[in-house]
Amino acid sequence: MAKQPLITLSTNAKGLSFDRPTAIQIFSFVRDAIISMELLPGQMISETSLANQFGVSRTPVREALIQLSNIGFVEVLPQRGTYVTKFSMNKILEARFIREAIEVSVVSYLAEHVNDEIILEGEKIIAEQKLAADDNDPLAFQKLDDKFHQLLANSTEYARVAQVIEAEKAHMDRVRCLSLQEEEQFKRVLAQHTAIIKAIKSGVPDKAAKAMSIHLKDVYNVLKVIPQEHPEYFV
Amino acid sequence: MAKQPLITLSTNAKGLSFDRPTAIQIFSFVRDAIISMELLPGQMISETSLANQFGVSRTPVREALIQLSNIGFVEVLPQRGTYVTKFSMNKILEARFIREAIEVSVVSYLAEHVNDEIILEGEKIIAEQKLAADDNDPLAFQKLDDKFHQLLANSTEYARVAQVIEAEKAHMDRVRCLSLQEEEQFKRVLAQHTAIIKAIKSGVPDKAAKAMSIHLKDVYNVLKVIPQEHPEYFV
DNA sequence: ATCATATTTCTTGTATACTAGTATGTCAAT
DNA sequence: ATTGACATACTAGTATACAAGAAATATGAT
Repeated sequence: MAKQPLITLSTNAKGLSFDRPTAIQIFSFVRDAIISMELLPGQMISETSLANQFGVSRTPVREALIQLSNIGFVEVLPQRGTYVTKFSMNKILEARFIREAIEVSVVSYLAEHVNDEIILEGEKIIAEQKLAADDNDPLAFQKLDDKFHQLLANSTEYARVAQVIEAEKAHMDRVRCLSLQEEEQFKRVLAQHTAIIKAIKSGVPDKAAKAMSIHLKDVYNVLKVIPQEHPEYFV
Repeated sequence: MAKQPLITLSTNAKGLSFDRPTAIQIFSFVRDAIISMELLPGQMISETSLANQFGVSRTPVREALIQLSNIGFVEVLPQRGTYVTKFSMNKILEARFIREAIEVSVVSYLAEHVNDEIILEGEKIIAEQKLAADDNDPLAFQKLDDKFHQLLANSTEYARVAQVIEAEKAHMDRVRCLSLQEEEQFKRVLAQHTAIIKAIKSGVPDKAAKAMSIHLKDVYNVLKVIPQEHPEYFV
């Protein structure tokens, strides 16, 4: 390994706009490539090669890779190379723990400060998810799932809450790509989302907390079988 | 302003060791300078000036400042300058919310998985804090407070949990420097820490959660008066 | 004196060159 | 066949040079 062209992104060098910092654009680009498994866990990323592909110097590429290492998407080994991190069950569990802690607090907060707008919006998303499930459209379903959790995360006045949740969720999203979504799973998620909104509406924090906790524990049940199916992507 | 020497750190350029990356050392150095209020909120930080003081090039300094902007300690304004972020009550509230969410989950977890070692260590720290309070030694008391929360944060097998808590706590630590510690406050913190350990020992998660929640809400009570005393450091 | 407009001097962003450490392939000695 | 030395081709870390933009300052007209 580490011989053939290390990176072959499907987008060519011209994907950069001129009005935003190059480093940030490259960060987003590579992050998306990692989440979508275009760059595989364990794969090497060469600063020089990336720089050539984007038609820029190593400097912004390097800054982007440092950022990616901050969020645990790549690992920089000095004088050796930069590699896409493999999945680790421990990291997934960490992310799940933190997500549960914060999201549980958020829905508890929401139950105490009932907000009709958010409840209506949540119910709307659930309705759309029902349609996506009927159409058996996993991608649409996932996007709506993200939207649902983002709605809750953004419902506090604390922007950072949504940021931290998203950062942790990203690690689960990477793995989620490998999990094929079954119809039965759609139904469970739908029921759980419905229960969460209902609990918030009831105004009882503990009920909302419990509903969210159950939901996130169940999400993990889906993920935990993946290492056996794809051991090559795990440490 | 922004005329006289922008930065005058008390340590001279030779404080860098050769075996670790320069960028990381500078990051730690500047972070500590910000937490200790050696660099004041709103103050400008010049990449060039810092580089000269450390006797290095702009590159590692720049990377350090980018990292500091990630954790919200500085703000990089393109083509204008890099500034130490001012305090904002909203950011403190964000940090408190996230801390409470995670630390509550941690002690709940601990109550369910009772660990004698951690309880003993916690009680030991509390005993030392009692001595520090008797000696009226705020610095020692604070360090032990950090140690207490770190003990709990590190008690899960998830390293990231401690990392996230520390990252959020840092914003409260910055402000904490401005709060003069009174004897009466020592006593409250001691009682609260004792209650947390006792609740964990009892094995009832909800009790532990409540104890931690009370503690962190009270910490905020101490911080919330500071903007009035030091409006110049707030946005 | 006041206002509009160059100009100069800051700043960060990016490109390039160089340093030093690491893996690897070659080849000789065992 | 195995081992070890050494040359080579990588890597990331750092230094330096330049570009682009913003702000302060100087300049000149009114």
